[in-house]
Amino acid sequence: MAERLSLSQAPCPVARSVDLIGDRWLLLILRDAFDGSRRFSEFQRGLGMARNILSDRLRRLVDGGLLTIQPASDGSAWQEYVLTERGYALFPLIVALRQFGESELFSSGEAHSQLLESASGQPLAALRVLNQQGEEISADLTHVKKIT
Amino acid sequence: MAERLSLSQAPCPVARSVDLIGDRWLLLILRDAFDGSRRFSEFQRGLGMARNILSDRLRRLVDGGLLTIQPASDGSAWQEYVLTERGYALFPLIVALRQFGESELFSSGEAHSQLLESASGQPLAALRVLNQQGEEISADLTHVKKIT
DNA sequence: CCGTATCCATTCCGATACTG
DNA sequence: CAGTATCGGAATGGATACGG
Repeated sequence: MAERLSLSQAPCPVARSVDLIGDRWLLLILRDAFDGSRRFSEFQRGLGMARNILSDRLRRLVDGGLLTIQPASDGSAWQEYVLTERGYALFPLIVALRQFGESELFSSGEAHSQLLESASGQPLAALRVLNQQGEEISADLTHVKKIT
Repeated sequence: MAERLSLSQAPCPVARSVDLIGDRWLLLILRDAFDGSRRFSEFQRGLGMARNILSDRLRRLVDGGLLTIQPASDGSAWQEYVLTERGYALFPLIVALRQFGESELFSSGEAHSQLLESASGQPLAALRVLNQQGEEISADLTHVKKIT
């Protein structure tokens, strides 16, 4: 699979991001990490996934610099997986996934979990794509300038 | 694979989004769709992927309501795959992938393709997660309220 | 409790050949 | 050009057994 290497070296930032996190388990693990999960079994139970797969995905995330391993906060001899600064940089992406799901994949009135600002208890504002002047920009007002 | 069904019915919007687009090829196809690709071979050449896989992924995107099939704009008897309104709702997500890649996955000075506002030729503003008052919110000031 | 190792079934992927 | 059909190899996923 020459694929793996070529994507991670691609001149397109989307391709590199997809190479790093474009996998269903990785995205769900990251969601849980943002939601406060830190322990192996916490991820495992929350996601209901096989432990060998979880082990593999956690390693990928650590290797990719999105999670780091820390000694457990309780007395136990084990470790915890916590988001790095690079990991936190994925927050807008997770929010985008969440808001897309909320607005497009639930029928009206259907209940779903919600991301709230802790201080106010209110949901966040919808993400908006803005230009440098702070004006909202739709996709058709943009274009990709390829690297030559 | 009970997985497929359970995720698409999950009470978490992130899970449903991941179920729909949490795949490397799907995300890259969508990137190219936002970049103007419409024809089968356009996607195929741009991505260098096997045609049977592309066929499968395009079908998934059409079934998921993200793309729709239209008669070709030139005289040919073929069809084009264009983003639906639901597909356009993924714009912030694609932008998030791009900006994460730009800021985290390129060394400084390394060249990469860029998404520009067509009118001004300038890059877009960085996505920000805001509360209802328009104040920027970091991940640790939020929490997920689970559905009961 | 925290993982790793192994086994087996399923899926995915790329290459190729084929049809309209 | 725009796909579909098939085939073999690789990767993935779940279950389980095992060791720290």
